[in-house]
Amino acid sequence: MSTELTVYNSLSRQKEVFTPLNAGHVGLYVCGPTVYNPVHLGNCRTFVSFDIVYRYLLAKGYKVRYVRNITDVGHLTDDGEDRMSKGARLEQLEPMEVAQKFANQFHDVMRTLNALPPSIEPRATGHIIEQIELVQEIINNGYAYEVNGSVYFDVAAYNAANEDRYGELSGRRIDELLSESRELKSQDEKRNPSDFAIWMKAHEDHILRWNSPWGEGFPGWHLECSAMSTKYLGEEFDIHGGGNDLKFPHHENEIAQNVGACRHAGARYWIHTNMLLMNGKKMSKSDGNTITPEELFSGDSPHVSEGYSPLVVRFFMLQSHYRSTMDLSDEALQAAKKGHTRLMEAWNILQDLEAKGGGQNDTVGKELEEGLAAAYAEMDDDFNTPRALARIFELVTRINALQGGQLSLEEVSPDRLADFLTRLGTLLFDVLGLRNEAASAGAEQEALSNAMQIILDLRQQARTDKNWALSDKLRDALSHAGITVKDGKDGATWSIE
RNA sequence: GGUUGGGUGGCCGAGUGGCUAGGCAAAGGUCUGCAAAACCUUGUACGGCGGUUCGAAUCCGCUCCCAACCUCCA
Repeated sequence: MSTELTVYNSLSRQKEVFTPLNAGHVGLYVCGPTVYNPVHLGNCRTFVSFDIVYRYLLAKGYKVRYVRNITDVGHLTDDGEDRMSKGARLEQLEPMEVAQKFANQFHDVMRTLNALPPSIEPRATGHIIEQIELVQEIINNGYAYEVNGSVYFDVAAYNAANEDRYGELSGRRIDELLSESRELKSQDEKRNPSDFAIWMKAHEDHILRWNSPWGEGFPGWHLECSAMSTKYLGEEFDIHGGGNDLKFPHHENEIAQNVGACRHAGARYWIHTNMLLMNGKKMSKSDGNTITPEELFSGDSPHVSEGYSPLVVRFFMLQSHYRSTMDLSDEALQAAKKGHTRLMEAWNILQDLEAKGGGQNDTVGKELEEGLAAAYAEMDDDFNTPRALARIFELVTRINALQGGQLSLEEVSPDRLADFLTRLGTLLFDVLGLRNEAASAGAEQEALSNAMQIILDLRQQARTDKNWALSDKLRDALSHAGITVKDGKDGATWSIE
């Protein structure tokens, strides 16, 4: 059983059946971070969301080219300072050192969260020539003008020639934007307030600068994504993603640049992720309502009672839909941690189940198969990970019941169970990107496992002798050592807290 | 002020015009030497006010609140 993948397209504001431009292939572009400071946890959520998109498309059998850029020039602060230069000034480093440092840190965090690396990770500074060429094309087409060494995109001219399409993504109306004719600093060169710089003249103290037909300068913030998506995915491609906060002006301007340069809007499907909140409010450094990924993992923060495994954090993120805001709190993380443990333990239990059914005796096996198909169907519905997890937890209950004897293994055929095991594993680990941490065995793990078996055998002997004092002592001591013993029908099992 | 998206049970979080989301927590039961785990059962929910409808938490209007972005003010 297979359903069609539907995707919520920000452009149309509704779910659409996903049909790639070239059958079997998907071009996916995601706006990556501006690497001037440590990666924000909210960014992590966005990139985990797109990791799911990427993984699920792969699981559907598509050949995916996943491009996620690194912005290392042109993104200015409110004061007009380049974010990279600001980072360099604060850290007393060369701007490219800053970019490298925080790109490395970003990669470390994403790897820890078990996110797959993109196929191509281009940098804005590595594509200055492409960006200059793009500016030139836009000028040639009459949608940009040069003033004193800077080049501005002419939104009014663009709109006049393109049926007022500026604002199609964000819902903003150009006349509203135009009427807000308040003059901002260094905007006096613009013909209209809604015009935006695609190339900026570099002043004497500006470090990041390149030669161009318009003098020494640097590319505007939105330009790099237009240039790089076009270069690696073509003038028209399938999916463009990014955080909700980038919808305007960043993505709106990107579309305008693409259309302005080559008449194609770039992406056919736009996917936007929603924001991560903490304790019901936005994360903000100024009022202390913030936590870094590292602090979350280590527990070194007043906002959490303990450190959380990155895989628990990932699981936590998957419990909400990518288009909803998600509220991070210690209580919610505690719940996620327990749910994650329950899920992984069920997976471990499943490995040891022996199906004894066959022929007509396969009712439970059928239920397992149907439940799993339902979970996959939820993924087809706009990558609905929380619903997929809900279906999976219903399967967890069945797996536990099979082990506990409430459901009979006589009602599961071996073939069905083997298939179920494979497909569930694919969903959990390949698609959702979870990882069974306890099972990542090495020689030490092997030795520990053997030693535990010896201890459990001794304890079993004590229990057989009704020596409760000794058996409880062993259990308590192990508990203090971080190992939980659980007595079952077929002997005891153990797990690390 | 504008644009967009939200307000769901103790917490998190799906969803939908009538059919149990799920996780965590809580209560009762089964199992167990005890405990834990597991399994079974259970509960007050859809911000407020109107309207449409046989029926709305789900559609419409108004209002309050939250978030992102833009803008304004400072």
